[in-house]
Amino acid sequence: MTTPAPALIARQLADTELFAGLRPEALVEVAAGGRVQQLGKGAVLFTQGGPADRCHALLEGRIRIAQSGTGGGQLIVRFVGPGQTFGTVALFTNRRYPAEAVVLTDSVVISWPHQDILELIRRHPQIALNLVGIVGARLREVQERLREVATERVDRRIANALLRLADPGRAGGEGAVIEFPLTRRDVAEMCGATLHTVSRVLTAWEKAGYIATHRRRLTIHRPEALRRLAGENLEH
Amino acid sequence: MTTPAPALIARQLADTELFAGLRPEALVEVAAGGRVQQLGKGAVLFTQGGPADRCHALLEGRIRIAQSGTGGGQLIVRFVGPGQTFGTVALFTNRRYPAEAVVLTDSVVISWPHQDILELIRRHPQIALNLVGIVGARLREVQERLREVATERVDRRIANALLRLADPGRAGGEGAVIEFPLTRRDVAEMCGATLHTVSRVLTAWEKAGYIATHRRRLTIHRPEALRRLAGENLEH
DNA sequence: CCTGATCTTTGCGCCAGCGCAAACACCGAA
DNA sequence: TTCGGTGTTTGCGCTGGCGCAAAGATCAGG
Repeated sequence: MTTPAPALIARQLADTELFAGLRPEALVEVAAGGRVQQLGKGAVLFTQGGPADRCHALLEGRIRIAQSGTGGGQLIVRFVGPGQTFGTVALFTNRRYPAEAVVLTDSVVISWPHQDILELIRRHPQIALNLVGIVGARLREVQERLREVATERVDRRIANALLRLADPGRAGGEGAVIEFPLTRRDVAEMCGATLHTVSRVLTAWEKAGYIATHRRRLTIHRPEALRRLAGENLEH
Repeated sequence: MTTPAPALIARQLADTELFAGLRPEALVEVAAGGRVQQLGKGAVLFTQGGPADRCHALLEGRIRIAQSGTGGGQLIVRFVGPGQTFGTVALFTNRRYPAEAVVLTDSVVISWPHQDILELIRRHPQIALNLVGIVGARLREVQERLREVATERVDRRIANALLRLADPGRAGGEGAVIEFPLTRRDVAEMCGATLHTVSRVLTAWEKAGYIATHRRRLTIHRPEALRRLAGENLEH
């Protein structure tokens, strides 16, 4: 694997959530310290419980972050897309990854050692502010999901899961495509259901014309129908 | 209400998670900008969906943070104890509180306006690092709870909820007391169950001698029994 | 000490969603 | 194209935990 030109990497880093707002020369400095890896489908970046020694950002591809419990039950924490940071919170808590990261579609990952990222933060405090925003937004979303799983019915949870996947930035236009492979099991593990129940619900929605699946890609044709099913919150 | 001496406040702030590690003169500066409030039981500090304009820290007392959904279902996000920060993440995301804060036992709260806290962070970057650690730890815990609610049985969830309440710092000694009033409904809303189910389970545990309740205070007599029921994870 | 309000316990019926199982569809590799 | 593996659908029975209801216990306030 040839190492790409730092200048090119720096330009990509400008679009990452973690390094947004940094000046170009700072980005070059950040890029210089990063290790770029190309990873094929199925590759494991880190495992649950393993020592957290690096901070990662995804340049291309898609990665699944999942946590498994004692009973074998799995929960998909989130899907990481290009520009997003992952495996970083662990560096600031107990230095152990609380979940595993598996490559879903061929990916390009850049990462920095723990010490380097601390040094970068010291030199560019904006990174720490970005990090607070990133982690804060994630905390907010996970709390919302927790409330849902604790208080709402399965179909609502599934509807919300699909809406979140299709619309990470709360855009909400007409019909959206989830542009990466997604199994029924995946959806089930996102919202605390069995793949059987998910299958039944999705089949019903497919018959109703709300959604469609083709080659493992899911398209939402009637987002407003899903939002209604999800009990769309008016207050925002 | 007489405003307490800044020096006294500064000393208390040294023990808060948000300002840990700051030098004494920085603490005095922080204390000077803070507004101290004494609040009685039942007082509402902020409501869900309201504009987030201040960052709060609890000096004394206990506060309940709860989120309610469209269907009326409530989820207790956490109980805030002395030294803890709350209502802060909202300042770094969409400036709206995602949950409400209600005083459980008479409390003393100190808070700063949004602009001031940003300025304090700029002058003392350590605060941002503390914040990343705080929010990171919370994210980790909420993710763990989400997995539990999604994959584990009720009794396990209840056991885990009690263990977390008794042992915020993962101490794990012999028998612990949860030193603030806690209703069955509270426990239910912490782990996605009904108060009926919680009552049944807790009564059974009380008969088995694992726990005891007296005047709304709960004592854990056999933490190891609860840990066994919770399916205690060996890997740490 | 009394009173109303809140919290708790317990019984009983029910149902949303799970668990198992079997048939089928689809996909990638050779 | 065939073949094996993985994902999907669907039926059927069951049960964990909810929902309702009613009685009892406990608490705060006067």
